[in-house]
Amino acid sequence: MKKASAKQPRNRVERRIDIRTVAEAAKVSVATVSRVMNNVPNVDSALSKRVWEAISKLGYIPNNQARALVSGRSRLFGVIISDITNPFFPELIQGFEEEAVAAGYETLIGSTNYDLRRMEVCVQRMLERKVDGVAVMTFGIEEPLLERLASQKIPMVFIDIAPAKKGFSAIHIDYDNGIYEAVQHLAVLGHRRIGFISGPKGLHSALAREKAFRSAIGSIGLALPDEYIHVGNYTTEGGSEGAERLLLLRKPPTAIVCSNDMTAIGAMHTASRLGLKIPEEISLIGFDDIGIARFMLPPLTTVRMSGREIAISAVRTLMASLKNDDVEKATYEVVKTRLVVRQSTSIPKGSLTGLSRRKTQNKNTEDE
Amino acid sequence: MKKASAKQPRNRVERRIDIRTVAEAAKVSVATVSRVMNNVPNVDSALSKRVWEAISKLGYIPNNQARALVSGRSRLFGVIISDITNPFFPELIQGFEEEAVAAGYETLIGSTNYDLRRMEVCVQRMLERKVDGVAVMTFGIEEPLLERLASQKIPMVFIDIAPAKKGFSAIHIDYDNGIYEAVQHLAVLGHRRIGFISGPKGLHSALAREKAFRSAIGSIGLALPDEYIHVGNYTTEGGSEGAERLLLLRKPPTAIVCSNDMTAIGAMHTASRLGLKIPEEISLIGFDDIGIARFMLPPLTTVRMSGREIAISAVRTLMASLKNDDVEKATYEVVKTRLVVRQSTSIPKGSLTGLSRRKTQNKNTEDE
DNA sequence: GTGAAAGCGCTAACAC
DNA sequence: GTGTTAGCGCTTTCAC
Repeated sequence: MKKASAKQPRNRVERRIDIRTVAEAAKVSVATVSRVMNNVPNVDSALSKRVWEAISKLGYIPNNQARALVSGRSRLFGVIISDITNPFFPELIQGFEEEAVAAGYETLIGSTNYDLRRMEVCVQRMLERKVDGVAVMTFGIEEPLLERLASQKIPMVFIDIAPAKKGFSAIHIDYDNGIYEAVQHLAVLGHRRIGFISGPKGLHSALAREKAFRSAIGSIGLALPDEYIHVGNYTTEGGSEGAERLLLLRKPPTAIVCSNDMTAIGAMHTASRLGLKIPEEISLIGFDDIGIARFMLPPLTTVRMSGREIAISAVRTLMASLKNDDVEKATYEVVKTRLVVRQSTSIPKGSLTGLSRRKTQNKNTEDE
Repeated sequence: MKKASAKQPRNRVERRIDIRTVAEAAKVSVATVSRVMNNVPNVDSALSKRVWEAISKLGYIPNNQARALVSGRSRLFGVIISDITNPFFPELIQGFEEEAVAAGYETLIGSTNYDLRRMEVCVQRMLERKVDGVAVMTFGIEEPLLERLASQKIPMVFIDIAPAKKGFSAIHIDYDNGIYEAVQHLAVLGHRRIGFISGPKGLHSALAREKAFRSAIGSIGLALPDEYIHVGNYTTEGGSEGAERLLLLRKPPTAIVCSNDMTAIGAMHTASRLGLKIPEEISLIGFDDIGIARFMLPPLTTVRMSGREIAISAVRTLMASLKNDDVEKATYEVVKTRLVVRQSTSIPKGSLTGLSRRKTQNKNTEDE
């Protein structure tokens, strides 16, 4: 018992404004409206004008779901990060989003909390949303998941992943340079006992930073007792804990290199709680150079790795692989790191040092 | 020159796996597949099992665009914030996202950089994505935009907006309580000259915090010269600048209340640069209690406003209005603030207690 | 250059 | 209970 032919526009008083409404108002076909909105060339400028007028008069907002459905492109990028609570990532996200929006893309964010298994869920969610590309900025990913991702034919960029992977683009961080500079800086200041607080076990970036540290220590010719390396987790709490361990050693380091700034901030806090003056009694170096690093007291000496630079690189890579028909073609970019010297590092205090408590009275320091 | 009837499934070797593929594999209809996926009751469990098996065997991922298009619900919430670079917001986002994901929703983030005009763009983008609701967490919005939003019939929550708006839900922050506690705390310590660094002019939250400060000062009976109020912008830079202005006054304040923690961190930095000891020579109080506040040196005394609490409240409000048919029914929640005393505040210098060096005056400090 | 019409992948009536 | 089918709002051939 249909009342009107489907062809006949229904005459309801209030109707959702869709592309047809606009077409009617502008007295053109829906195809033309579509063309105008998508800036397809060869549209009569008079029609085009009428269409735009109708659009703004009606306050028409195109339905992206529908556009995406038919065009196959969602104009959505996913970015997966480790921990939105670590200021490094918001800085990265900000850069990513600005770059993405400039290219007409929206950004979907997923956070794994440093739990690689949670990545599975994030990826699934992004795949369901049919993102046009995803940037995995977690500084590590598990092999099986990588395989699964490979089967989806969408562009992806990774940070810190083993290269030579089939068709995945990667952004490689040159940890060595910055970390070498950091260790060298400390060595030049006279430090001989340098500790290290790493990131969470198993995360590629954590391993890579530790390796860079070890090799810097080695090539400078310093000793590195096992006890000078503490496994942290990239958080202030981890840094706090790590510093406590390191500083209460019988023969504590005179300087600590931290895997990231949050760790360093936690370490500063603990050092101070233990009554140690920074940098006079303990030198501290961070990694990342997040915005607040230079506002710490004392301002934090740190290895700079620009989240913004990484982000921009990621978006560009994604955009490029979108344009590129050759799926297998992967790019490989390198982001450098470099030391930024501020005031959390100085020459180590000589043998006259006395820790406020009777923790380490046997502190003969000096070059052995 | 069509080759095959549209009805006939094409026999291509590689075919995108869609709901039909699954249906064929499970030997059921697409409707059944849909029902199974959506947990519609009254589906035969044998069929259901076959369907799930087919889904996982094929690695089928439903297309959310299509689901959204037909169902009218995108399962997407938008959240608009001011500045992702201020740690308060990531904390809020984290809470929001967790709560949203738990309810099966994805989160779209927009950042305005404290520029209310940029909000227009954010809102537009969200509307295009057909979000099911938006949380405007920018602590302020312009009237005309509000009107425009009203015409879209989607649920919205605001922070800090004038209540009594047609059908919009709001989360109200009780600034007064926390800020009064802060000022009182300072007054009890003996401070008589207390300065204030506000947020950006025109932002509701900035005004509200300033008003709360003024009224606290007034009710405690202290004087407040105009020059003791400095207009900041919620950033470390703003705090830095503000502190410089205030501290270089002929008769500088002995304590400064900052509109947020980032401002306080900037102020700490400047105070230290000017050679002032915190808290002995200048007491500083922040607002928000972001994660790193307690890791500052000295740990920052601040007024706590839980981003997570706000976020959860926002998601729940959104979910509620989604369920609720009555569009006009709006909820109104209140989030409290309270002082957290740490070590950036103490008796002003000049009071007789001779604290020669840095010394911890723990009273009700929350140090572990 | 413009319009008509065929779907994109899915859900929700409606029929059985 | 399960299957059939009509669209959701748009883009994109394909005619004209």
